[in-house]
Amino acid sequence: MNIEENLQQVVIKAVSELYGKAAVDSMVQVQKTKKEFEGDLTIVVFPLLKLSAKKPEDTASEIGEYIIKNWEHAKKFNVVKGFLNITLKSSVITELLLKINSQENFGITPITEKSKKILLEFSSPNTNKPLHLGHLRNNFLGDSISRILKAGGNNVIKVNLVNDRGIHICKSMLAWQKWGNGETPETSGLKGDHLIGKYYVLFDQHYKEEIKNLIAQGLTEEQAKQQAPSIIEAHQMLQKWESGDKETVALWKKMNNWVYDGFDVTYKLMGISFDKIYHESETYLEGKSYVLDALNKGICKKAEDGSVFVDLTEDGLDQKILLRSDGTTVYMTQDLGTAAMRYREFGFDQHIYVVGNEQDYHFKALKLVLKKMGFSWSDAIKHFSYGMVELPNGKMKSREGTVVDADDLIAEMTETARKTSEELGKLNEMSKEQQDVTVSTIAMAALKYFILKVDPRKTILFNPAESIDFNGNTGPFVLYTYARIRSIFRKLEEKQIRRVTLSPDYEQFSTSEAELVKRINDFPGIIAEACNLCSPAQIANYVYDLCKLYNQFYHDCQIVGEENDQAREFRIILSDNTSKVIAKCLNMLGINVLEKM
RNA sequence: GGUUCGGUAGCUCAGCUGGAUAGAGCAACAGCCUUCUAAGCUGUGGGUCGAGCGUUCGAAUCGCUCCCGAAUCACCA
Repeated sequence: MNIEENLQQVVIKAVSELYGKAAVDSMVQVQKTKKEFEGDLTIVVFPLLKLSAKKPEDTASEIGEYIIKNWEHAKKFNVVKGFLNITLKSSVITELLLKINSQENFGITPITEKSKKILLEFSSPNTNKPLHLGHLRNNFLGDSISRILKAGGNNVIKVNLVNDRGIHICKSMLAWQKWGNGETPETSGLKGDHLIGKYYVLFDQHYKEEIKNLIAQGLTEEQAKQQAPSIIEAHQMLQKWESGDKETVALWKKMNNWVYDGFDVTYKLMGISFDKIYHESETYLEGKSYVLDALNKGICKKAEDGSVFVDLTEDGLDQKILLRSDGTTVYMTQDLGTAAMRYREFGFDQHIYVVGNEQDYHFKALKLVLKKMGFSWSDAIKHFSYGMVELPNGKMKSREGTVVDADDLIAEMTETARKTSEELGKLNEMSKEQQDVTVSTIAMAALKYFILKVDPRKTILFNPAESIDFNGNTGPFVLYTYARIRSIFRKLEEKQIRRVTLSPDYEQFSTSEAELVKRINDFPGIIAEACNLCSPAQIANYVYDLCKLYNQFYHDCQIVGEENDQAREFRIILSDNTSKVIAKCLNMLGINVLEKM
């Protein structure tokens, strides 16, 4: 039982003894005392007034008296209106500090037999274009969630489903065949994914031109889109690919490999890896058998034109096509098959998809269809839906080249980090290698934090004209705070201060100092709390609060180095806890820590 | 039109299982580098929490109705 619950029971007992009435758990709210008031824990007495039949102040005072007499952890209390503020004995905090210091992984739940097995799908890129800012959000969220779930004691399996087939990749292939002159990543000096992306854009330009010409010749836009020579060729190529044409498949393989090489570089920069990578080309046929089976059972129906659909109208959705009239599979069919395949393989307790909110409908339908088909694990399907990243002039479109490219952005951030670091003289006395690591860590921290700190559900508006900040509520600020804390410990060693006092004694400090100390002590529970959160944004904002607090605190704090100067030593101990918490939280977010900055 | 999700300071965002005076950063202004690191700290100004009604001792938070924005309702993925 934690201390809050413990206090709650004491209050219930107090009400029963003082007023002879039984209070319910929900009537006794114990919360952390707001920082502008004295105390550690606060009880809101308003709900208890009905039982006491007295004024709020009187009720609070009486309960306060009772707590001091009957609860070992309470030191004193004060009453502000209907709020009863309890100050804890310092020994309680000492115990907590000792516990944190003695446990290497305080707050982190280890993986055991009972751990939930969670399959987490994220990233899932297409192979016809390089990654852009929208993909970064997906990757950062996915990676961060995997770490948070792991910290919560779950057995997490990270998977990536690469969309490596379809008309889009044929477009790039076709454009490359026509206008590429055998260009390769080596000859062009371009990263593989960027090279392919270039031809994807090129295809679209020609295609658009053809449509324009056809419309000028009197066709409707609809007709023009279907009859343009480029698109007809692309469809022919897709059919060739599906029938296993050797040349086409060889070209497809070659070009996809270029893309994978390019992606690998970007994943490495981001510090992201997967336990298993699926390719749609290997999974897309799997779902078809389930659909046909369901058709036999009458769960699915066949339309007049031969297409197969499932009726979801009674669940508030529409009729959903599962097989085209020509018998080929659609997105939903593939996802059905992939999910079933994964369940066979892993037997997950939960399957989370990190996918944009534009697919909310799809996942709602996926879950329903699985249920209708009788899969017992359909409830294990969860869609972690996040908002889009938009530019001032609207959505990003790869085809039209209106994207913020992931590699470019990372390079830009790294350049800014280097310039700023040099100006501040932070890179002096560092080897070239150290400099590179430092600069790239700071750049990625800025980028990751920038994305992760906002509520995943919200649309992010990114203005490329305004560069991502390195000051204020940012990744570099958090890193900076952590590095400073570590630096204090280095200094401690230098000055050979060994004896340290674990117990904070509030009496030693002026009120404002004691307040700061108390605030900082509130935070070690953050890790335990963080593990139960599934939103990196909440952790990011938590950890920012902590760092802010620390920085305020540190400005009054000095290392003097006198052996018997207990007050200063005490402050230093707080810092160590702070640094542990920050490091763990940063790790959950997927941000590397720096000892020096 | 149906469904889902958003609307909090000039800008970017926290806060939302109901609690005390709604908080940060950026931008503006005024201070602070002899201590461990100024990517920092302190202070000032800045708000009808989209609007209204309701529930409650108490509403940014819960409910209903409107207004605005986004996504989706494909034989695309």
